[in-house]
Amino acid sequence: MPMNFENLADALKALADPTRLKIVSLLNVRDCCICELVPLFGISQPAVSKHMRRLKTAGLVHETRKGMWVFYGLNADRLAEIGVSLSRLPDLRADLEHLQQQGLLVCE
Amino acid sequence: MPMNFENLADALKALADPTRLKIVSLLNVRDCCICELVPLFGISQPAVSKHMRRLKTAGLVHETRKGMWVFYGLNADRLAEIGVSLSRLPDLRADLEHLQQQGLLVCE
DNA sequence: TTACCTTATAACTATGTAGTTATATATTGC
DNA sequence: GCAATATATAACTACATAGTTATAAGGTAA
Repeated sequence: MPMNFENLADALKALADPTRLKIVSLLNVRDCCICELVPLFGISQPAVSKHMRRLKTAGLVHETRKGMWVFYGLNADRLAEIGVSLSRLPDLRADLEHLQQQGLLVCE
Repeated sequence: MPMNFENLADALKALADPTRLKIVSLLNVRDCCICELVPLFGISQPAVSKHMRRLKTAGLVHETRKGMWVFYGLNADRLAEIGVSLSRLPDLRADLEHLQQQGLLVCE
């Protein structure tokens, strides 16, 4: 899946929140359900549930129901993919050369 | 500078926008000034200026005035640092063990 | 069925953000 | 000083988001 700027920005937005970063770090240890996570944060159960949904939409976690509980697990490869995308940003040389041909660059 | 969740979230927020990701990619080719970048985006000069300010606050770019122009350059090490932080999230095993001692974990 | 626990959703509030236009500031060169 | 260009800031609008409380829905077990 090619990560264009829109996709990458959406993925980064999903990570760009201290609560979700901590959730991801916790799931990196082991799968957890909502009711285990709630006491680790000063926020309500629905708030944690909504963070989870955000992470799931971004492909960062997957869920498995076990009886009453829904266990969430980290998609570590997806997280890694996002980090790698940051270090492999596209080469936009062509865009600048095009500007140059139009005389829109300041100094030669 | 230790990257706690707040710091990292702030840095990721600065990157979590398609326009800023493209700006960063362009500055990765070479330093640019605002008036060069504006024609590459469908937005106004003040909008580009504000994106730049956001990136500067996050430590991702630095500026150098040359005559009328202000040239912005990418702080590549800062960008790399953010990517690495994503792949080196803190180990929160202790938090989960603490929960376990309190009997707040569902299974086991 | 009923009671109970867990999770998700709805409706709302407060705040942040990305854009706009208008204007101020900085710099160059006449 | 004055005109022209580049950049930054101010004031505003529209929309996204992170939280809340209340409630619905899913699942277990008496």
